[in-house]
Amino acid sequence: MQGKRPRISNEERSQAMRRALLDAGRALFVAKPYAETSTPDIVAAAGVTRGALYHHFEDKKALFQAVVEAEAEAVARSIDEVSDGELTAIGALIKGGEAFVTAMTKPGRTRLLLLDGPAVLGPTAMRAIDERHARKALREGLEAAIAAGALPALPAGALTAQLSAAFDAAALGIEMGDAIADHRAALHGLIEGLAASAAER
Amino acid sequence: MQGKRPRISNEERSQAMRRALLDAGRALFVAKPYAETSTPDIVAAAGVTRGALYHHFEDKKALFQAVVEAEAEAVARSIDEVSDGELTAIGALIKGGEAFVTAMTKPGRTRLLLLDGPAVLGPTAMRAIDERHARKALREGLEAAIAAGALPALPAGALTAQLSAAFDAAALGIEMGDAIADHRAALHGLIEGLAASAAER
DNA sequence: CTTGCATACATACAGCCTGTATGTTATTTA
DNA sequence: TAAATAACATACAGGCTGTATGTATGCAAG
Repeated sequence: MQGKRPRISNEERSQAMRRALLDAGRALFVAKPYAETSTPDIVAAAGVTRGALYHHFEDKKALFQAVVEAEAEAVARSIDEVSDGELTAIGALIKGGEAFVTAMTKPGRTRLLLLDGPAVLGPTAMRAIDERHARKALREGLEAAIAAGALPALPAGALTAQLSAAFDAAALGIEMGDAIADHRAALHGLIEGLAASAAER
Repeated sequence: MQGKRPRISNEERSQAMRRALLDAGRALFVAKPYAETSTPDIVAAAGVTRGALYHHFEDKKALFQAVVEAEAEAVARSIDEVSDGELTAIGALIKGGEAFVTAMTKPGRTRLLLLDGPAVLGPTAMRAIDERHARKALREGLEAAIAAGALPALPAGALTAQLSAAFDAAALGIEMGDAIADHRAALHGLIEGLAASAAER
């Protein structure tokens, strides 16, 4: 009956702790707004003390940022999974957009990525995170479509920002109870409208 | 040398105090994120004590909401000023959109209406506020354009949400240093694309 | 006009939360 | 195996929010 600890390496221990904190953090950050989520609650959920948290992260915001970054990466992965093997540039955009909206239906993602993320981390930091993930996919899709002549030659950066925001709004609206079909139709309308503009010549 | 107070009515006193709190609140909520703005600082800026604040507002969030509501109303007024006397439905949309983006360049508006507002008040409350102001103008413009056949018959609610978000993204991007011309071009592209879709028949 | 009440605010207090400083135990390194 | 360091726990200081209580001024009735 002696309590033998398994003699684990520091590296493993740290990684496990970090993971536990990230998991607990995500669970609580999606359940309540950032401001109402306390570090005592987070570490209690992880079964440790605040000492562990402040050992692994500079402050509460740094933990939150790590959670957000992981979530953004997961969303981007969902998009990449469907993006390959699409015939037309426009088709790829539509398909990717729908994958994004679907991925955002996972509980908590709108709060993390669209509400608390921008407010807590700031728009610049949040854009930088997004630029490494979902937004990057959108930008590349738009640039490819423009290069192929399927979309008009609009400034890619601004168009990415605006269309990305439109996708975000669709995801948020759906979570708020809007009809999915309506948002899908509106997104199609926006993209096909651009395509029609390009076709007009 | 007697300190004669001017014997002011309660009604006037209250209104003046409320205004002072709103002004001080706006000044500080704009300078720093909501969470970093303390009620002691706000009342100090107004030259009063926290007792006055909690007499006029249920809590810090209620003061913030009042500030946000006033700001949203001011933005909507800027749009309405230019909206009348426009020839085509599409022209009115473009004109209104540009008025919105211009109005949003007033310092602090993006933080109040696009960052802290949604996070602090929640997306539902924020949409309700917006629906009474700028978003209402956009929705009416879209519905008019659809009715006139200038835009395709897409679901107006979803399209309003998405285009509204695109306008927001333009305003935010410009504040972050994006080229104004790029965002204007992209907005034009989106709206004219829809128009081209409708014209296609 | 004055007496009593309600309104408008100020002051005081309790509880919580964040970040840091310090202490302890386990692991790595020499 | 002894010293050094990493990983975490405990303890503390300061600040902030919301409430409870206190005070003075406007107001309405008699």
